[in-house]
Amino acid sequence: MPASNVPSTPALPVRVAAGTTAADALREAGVDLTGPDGAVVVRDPDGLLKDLDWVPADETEVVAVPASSPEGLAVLRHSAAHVMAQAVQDLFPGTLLGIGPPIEDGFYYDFLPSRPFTPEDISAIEKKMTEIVKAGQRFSRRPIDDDEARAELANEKFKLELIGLKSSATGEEATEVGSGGLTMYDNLDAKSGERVWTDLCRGPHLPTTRRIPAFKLMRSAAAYWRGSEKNPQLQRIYGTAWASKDDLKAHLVRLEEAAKRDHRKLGAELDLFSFPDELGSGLAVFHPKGGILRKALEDYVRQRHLDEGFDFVATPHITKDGLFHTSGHLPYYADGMFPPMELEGAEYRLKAMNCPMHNLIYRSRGRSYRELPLRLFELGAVYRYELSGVVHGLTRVRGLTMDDSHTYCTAEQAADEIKKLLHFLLGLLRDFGLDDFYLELSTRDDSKPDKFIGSDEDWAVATEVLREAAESSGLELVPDPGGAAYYGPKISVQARDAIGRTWQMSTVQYDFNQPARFELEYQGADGERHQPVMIHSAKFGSVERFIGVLTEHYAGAFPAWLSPVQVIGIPVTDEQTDYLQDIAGQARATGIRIEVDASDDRMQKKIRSAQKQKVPFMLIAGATDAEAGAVSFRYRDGSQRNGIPVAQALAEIQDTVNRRANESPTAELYG
RNA sequence: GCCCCUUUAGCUCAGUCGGCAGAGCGUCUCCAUGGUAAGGAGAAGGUCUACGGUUCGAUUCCGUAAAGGGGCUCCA
Repeated sequence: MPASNVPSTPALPVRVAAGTTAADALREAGVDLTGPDGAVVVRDPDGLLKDLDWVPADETEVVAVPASSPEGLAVLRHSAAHVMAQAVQDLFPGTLLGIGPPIEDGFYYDFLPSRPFTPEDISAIEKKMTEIVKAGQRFSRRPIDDDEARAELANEKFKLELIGLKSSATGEEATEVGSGGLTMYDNLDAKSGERVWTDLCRGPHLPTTRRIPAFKLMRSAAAYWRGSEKNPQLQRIYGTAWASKDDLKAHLVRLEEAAKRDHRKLGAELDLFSFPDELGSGLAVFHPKGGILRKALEDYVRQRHLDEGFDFVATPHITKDGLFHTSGHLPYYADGMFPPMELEGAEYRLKAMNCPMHNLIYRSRGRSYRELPLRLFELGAVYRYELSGVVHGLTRVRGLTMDDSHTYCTAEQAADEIKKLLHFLLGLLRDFGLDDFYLELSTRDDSKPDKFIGSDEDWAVATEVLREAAESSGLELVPDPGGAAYYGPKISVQARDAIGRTWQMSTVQYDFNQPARFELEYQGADGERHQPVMIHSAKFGSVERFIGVLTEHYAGAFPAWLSPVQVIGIPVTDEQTDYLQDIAGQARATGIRIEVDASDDRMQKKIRSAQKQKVPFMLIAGATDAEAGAVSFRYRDGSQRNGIPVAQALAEIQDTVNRRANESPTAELYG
């Protein structure tokens, strides 16, 4: 078969004769070994990835892994990490190596340099990497025994530590040191074959550095050695690498697009909210435009909870701290709470969660089984002392409003209640335009019993109830061992936004501990006292965070029902201002949020301004329209319709404004 | 909290090798009345984040703090 007819990287097995390299066999079979889709490694019959210069002991069949495949890219990125490490050690002799794995979209390598890297250093490293790539050094695998490796890496203390870990290597370390024997990867000069650089590594790697067609160093940052803050901090350099220059370019464009959606930027541009220095880190104020958006959102959420059978409660922001001892929060989460205030001999604290107060409402009188399930809901402000380094826009704040509900029910009712809750909150998220979900089931880490309270049996029951409810949703379910709250397991809903990023949204937690600690009871049909279970749930997590996520999801172009300004009237000349004011009055009377731009800008400028503010509807009126009792539409997407009778235009707007995101007939997402 | 970086007009950013600072956008005023993304002219607006130190003199150099950014750790 002529090579030109063979797919560049057939998924077909290729036979490798004993004593010859995989690359030889692929070449003979006509497999591309150079292009962006060309093979970079092979998969052996056991499913393991092998270098192209791998020589099997016996005849075997391998499958080529193209550079553009997920595994191929991981290999490419891992090799890029090696090239970076070589460049760093070349430019900064004495710099020690940490680990350098591939990650999503790229790679990083941790270093212990004599001083932190500057932006100029990063540029210099990038330049050096380009030289190494051009030089076409060969990656060469070399098995080695422990003692030899220790001798060779005598100066690399972190690598020595990895050798000690290899038998129990998991996670990141496993990419560096396999569970089998140790191997070194040598970079050999293309011409002389001389060894120019070496790293302890499991591999596999590209055949040569030339096969890294496109990379870019992104940033440097600090990272603790092996992820523990007790360990020394290393300098990490992040890079991105792709199978072609076009792929790299596309990736950079995606990053730019994501940056344009940044809710912190849009929040200022659209005048939604700000973070005044005077208030302190992580404390937001909502401006009128953000305020009306927030009101629209909250009103809707309240109504939906009402429809779903929730009762509304309200609780204070501050309490004597004994409450959090009763709930069990304090010993576990004191660090996450604002410090206590001394007042009349008692210690008070800002609340960091609403559940203990809801428990007091439950306990305020005797409860009958006939009242259950009792569903309490509150948009409750809570304050959490997030570490200064983690505060981030609206998504990680110190003062937030939880859309918090607590359902008290019998153990028998719990499964049903959780299913209903899941159904309810997924519907709610869909109403806000999020519809790509998966679930995470967070369970107890049995190896850390001190982080969790309650009996093994209760945990097992609770976990099973949640698992069953989650599975019945039909959504993908991802386990999250060890991620549970101290008082019980949880399901969290992860939503993918318009550009594919995932955000943790809702949580549903099953709690048998707090009812016991608060001695919550109900009288059953049997006349006996029983303990209810409680189900914690937040649908958005926090209102602030949800607004941040929605802002990024919609890139600021909110669906009409959430848009701060839904309609803007633009007169072609001043003559039509009164005409539009009159129409605006009619629209306002039906609850439409409409403004008329009466500034002395030209209409083109007004359109541009409205467009930048991402207003869904522009109502434009010139003399022709006014005479005909009509208006002309310009929509956010730039399309237009002229000469629509006023009554019809208002009806159309009204219709769209009343629709939730998932009911919208048109693509409102972008504009 | 830890490491690195940043902080100049409402916003985005120049700039001063230490001698009391500039642009564009926005705002205001005037002119212009223009049919679907920037009409023209003029004006106002800054104790250069704060507090210390060095210096004849600090927005600039040093220190500390605050706020912001990128990560790590954390995330009830």
